[in-house]
Amino acid sequence: MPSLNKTFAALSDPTRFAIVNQLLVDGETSAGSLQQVADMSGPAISRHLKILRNAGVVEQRIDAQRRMYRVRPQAIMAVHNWTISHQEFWQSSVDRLEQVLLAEKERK
Amino acid sequence: MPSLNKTFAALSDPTRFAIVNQLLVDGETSAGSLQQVADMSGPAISRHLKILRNAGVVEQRIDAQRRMYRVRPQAIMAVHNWTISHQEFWQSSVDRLEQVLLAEKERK
DNA sequence: TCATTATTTAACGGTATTGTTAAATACAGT
DNA sequence: ACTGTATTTAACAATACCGTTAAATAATGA
Repeated sequence: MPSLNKTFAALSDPTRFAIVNQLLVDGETSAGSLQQVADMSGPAISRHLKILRNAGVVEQRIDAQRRMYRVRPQAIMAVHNWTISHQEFWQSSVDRLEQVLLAEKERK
Repeated sequence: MPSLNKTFAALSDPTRFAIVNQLLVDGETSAGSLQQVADMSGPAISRHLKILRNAGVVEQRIDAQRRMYRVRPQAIMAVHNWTISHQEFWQSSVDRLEQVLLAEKERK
């Protein structure tokens, strides 16, 4: 079970973030098809996938010659849980901000 | 408004993640006090805080000589919203996994 | 086994990141 | 203005990261 900051590190690169979002939307996708999300060589994508794998963000399944990748739900849930564990902090603040904005809107 | 991968980049470093968690738990804290979360020189902490500031994760308030730091709620909410926007994906999968684990538990 | 397709690993160069110490800046009190 | 406290900026070295091309590995089918 990788630590959260490792997950964040995996998601910090724009290419990897795009790959993960692609996988989240389209579901399981081959390494080759993922090349299309970034204008980048195969080896570059392959190494990004390795980093995502090592961080526990994605997992691999072999289908003939192809490597099929998919997001590990627990990885996203771990991020979610972190935000939830501090929800009281940010929720109340954002609510207050929204009320201020709403009040300003009404004054006009 | 910084992009999400920039926020992830800011949170990817263990020291910065520790700083943010500290701020989330203890609330506003001075730069000096934050030195205690990591065995590291003042300048190192200061630059980490700058990175967090540039990523929009924290903000600064001046109190005499001290710089007081606090987390920007919107930053955490942005992360939260991203997980929510894909909740259908990971929620269902995790639910299924939990059901399997529960079923196995009952079989014993 | 040989050829084909799909992907990964290796080696390399350029750039970015991170920590250190020394110097600079900011502010308060005398 | 001068001193002390708090923090940041500058300069430097070590390491990590990212993309490229070339070579290696994996799996399928003739």
